[in-house]
Amino acid sequence: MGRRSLKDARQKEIIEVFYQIAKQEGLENASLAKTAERAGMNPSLIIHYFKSREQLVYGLIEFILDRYLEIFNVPVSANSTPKTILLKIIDNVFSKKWNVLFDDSVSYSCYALALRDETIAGRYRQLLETLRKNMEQYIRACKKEGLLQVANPAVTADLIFVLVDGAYYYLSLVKQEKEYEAGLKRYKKQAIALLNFV
Amino acid sequence: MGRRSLKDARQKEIIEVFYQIAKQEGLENASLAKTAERAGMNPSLIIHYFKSREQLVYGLIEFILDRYLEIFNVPVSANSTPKTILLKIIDNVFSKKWNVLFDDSVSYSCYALALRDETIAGRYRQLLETLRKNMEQYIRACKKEGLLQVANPAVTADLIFVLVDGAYYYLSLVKQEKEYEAGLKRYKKQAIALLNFV
DNA sequence: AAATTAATTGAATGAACATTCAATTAATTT
DNA sequence: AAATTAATTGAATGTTCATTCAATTAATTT
Repeated sequence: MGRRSLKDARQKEIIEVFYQIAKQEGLENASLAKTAERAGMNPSLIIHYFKSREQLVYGLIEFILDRYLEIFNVPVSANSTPKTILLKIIDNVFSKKWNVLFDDSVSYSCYALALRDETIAGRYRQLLETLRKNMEQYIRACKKEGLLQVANPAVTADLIFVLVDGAYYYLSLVKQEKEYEAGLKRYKKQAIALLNFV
Repeated sequence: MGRRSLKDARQKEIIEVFYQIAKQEGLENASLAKTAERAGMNPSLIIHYFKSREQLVYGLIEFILDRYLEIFNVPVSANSTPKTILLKIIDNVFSKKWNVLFDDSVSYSCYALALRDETIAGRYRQLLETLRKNMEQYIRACKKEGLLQVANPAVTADLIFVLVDGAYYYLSLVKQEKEYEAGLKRYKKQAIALLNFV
């Protein structure tokens, strides 16, 4: 009994506004005060839903990691094969979806945070491992069907993700659309080469 | 006439203390006050040498980028060939020197800053291009002597650096020494494979 | 309608911060 | 020793911030 809790919806709303501020001014300049003002509420309400700024940042990390996963969500239709799924994942990973879904500066700020906070580091490790395992399985399935020749699916999956992370590190500095797309295309090609399709 | 300027030495000293604080508490928590206290001086002295915190951060970036370059400084002896130099660079790049020279968290915080500050972005671009051009030349020299077979030295150099950046992105989360070294070894091997030595 | 529970506000607190400014101290030159 | 220049200090300012707390408002149930 009593009033219905708005906690989940409110938290989500606050995180999204916090993320907008972080995008515009940098994570280190995203304050509760600014977030509250933009969200049209009192700063103390943010403290009410998250107990501290630190907790809000944890919320932001979850928010970002969830988005991260979206890129790898490939709809599996009736006629999809391990190969088509694998290629689709590569396609997604080396696409401009990243630019739409992520602010590079906030992403690296969060990563920097992970490297000083074991809780956050654990969440990142978990995500990265999930992605690698996922890709590994599709590589393994392809290998079983003789579609590609790789010595070690786990190693190959890892290498591809290293390529992805390195690619975006470099590309985040590239402003020119043409150069950006050319790079993306090259790295993607290299990733597919690593798969060694027959 | 008048007193000799200590500017250069003092600035360097301040930057180094600032870096130490950033390492321990994160760049976003590295304040002039803390830096001054640790350095045994008044905060206003820091403002005297750098006009603002922003300028001090610029100084830190230069400090870090200079260190970055050190890794690529390979002593060229009398009997060094393009191949030995190239392999030595690869050796350095995939070595644990990084761990000694760099704090990962501070590095990514600085990179995040670059993505919101065109001045800093320019410095990073300049560095990354220098490194790539440098490696490209050695690849080109090797190619001329028929030591390796690559279609496009510039593209290969770029790919190797993408591998490097991706490698450290991933490895910065790895705490276990064994796993770290194994990864480093694998990525290095892949980089050498890209060079396609005959 | 009374009771309950959560949402929300608003004021207040104290800490940390970057920066300014005037004053003082210390080298160095003429 | 007088003049000059830079180093250094110390106090002060005003801002922003996260967080606390008590009070009020709004749903929801019995």
